[in-house]
Amino acid sequence: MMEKNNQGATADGCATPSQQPGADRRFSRNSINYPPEYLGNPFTYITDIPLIQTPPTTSHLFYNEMNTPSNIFSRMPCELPSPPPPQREVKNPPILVSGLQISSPRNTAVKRWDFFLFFIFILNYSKRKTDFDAIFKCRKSQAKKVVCIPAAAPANSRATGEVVPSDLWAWRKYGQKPIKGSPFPRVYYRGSSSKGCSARKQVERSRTEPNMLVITYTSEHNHPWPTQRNALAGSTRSQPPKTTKDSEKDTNPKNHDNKETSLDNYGAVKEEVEAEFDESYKPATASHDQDSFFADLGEIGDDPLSLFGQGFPPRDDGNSHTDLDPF
DNA sequence: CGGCTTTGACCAGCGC
DNA sequence: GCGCTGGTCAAAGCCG
Repeated sequence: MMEKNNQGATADGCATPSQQPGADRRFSRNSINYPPEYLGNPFTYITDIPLIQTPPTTSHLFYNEMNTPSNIFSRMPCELPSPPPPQREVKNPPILVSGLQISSPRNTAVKRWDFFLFFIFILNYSKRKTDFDAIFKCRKSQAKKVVCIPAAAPANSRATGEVVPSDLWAWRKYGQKPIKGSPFPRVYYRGSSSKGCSARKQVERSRTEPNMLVITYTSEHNHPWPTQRNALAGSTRSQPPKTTKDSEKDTNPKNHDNKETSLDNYGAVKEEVEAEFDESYKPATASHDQDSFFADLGEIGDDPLSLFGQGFPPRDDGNSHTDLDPF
């Protein structure tokens, strides 16, 4: 289902980032001055997206009581059963970050995304509930941020179709472990932009929904955003397999990794942030905008997936990049 | 040469 | 205490 959005030109004729010359340069942040509060948090900067700062009128459905911008899941309790209680006491419950954000040149597109993603969430919630269980079983008590994103498989990715939306940090894989009860291994990444960076992330497929990836961020980066990815060597390894040996690996669950480097071809998807899912979780009041919600769904059109590749607007800060810098 | 992936080994937390 | 499991280490090898 999610594969469709990554297969080249979109409904409006825009090319996907992977088709753009120098698309990888969207990671370049040379021209942006980042305030210190952005250090270490791959999500912090997301709120700086102009379209998010000015929410579409009907997208207030997805703003929670804390005015967390564009949090599409923060009001899920309106329509969904209460989350499962932790099976064990969690001293510092993880911060659940879920969903994704697609930058769009138009506010209407943002609205469409909100509604579309909300719709997808409704469809998938029952299965993802089991992932929430897993999240609450965090072994260590340190704060974590958990991101659930679709593992889309663009046509130009490697044969396995393994691809992950990227945050902007450079990561180095340092381990992989098969996880009991899951057919998919968990891959461990460590921040590699700076020596001594304590940032880590774990990437694993949802055991209930193989199309979903669960990314757990631990600790924070202790250095500024990388001016360029120093993961060049790794990024060149996301080429299609050349040998039969490689093709054999496609059937190996172990091969469901190497995502981070292959995602450079996947530009339109970016995680969205910060739905706290702990004891401070409060059932929201009854949804008062369901009518407008479903009315706006009509804007998605017959093929909502066509929205996946609408590209990014030029920056309006005088540092416009034509090569699809989503930020 | 630097940075990456791979992968077996090691270590620590947790349940029984 | 023991075994299981998850997280990390580190050596080897690959790549540009």
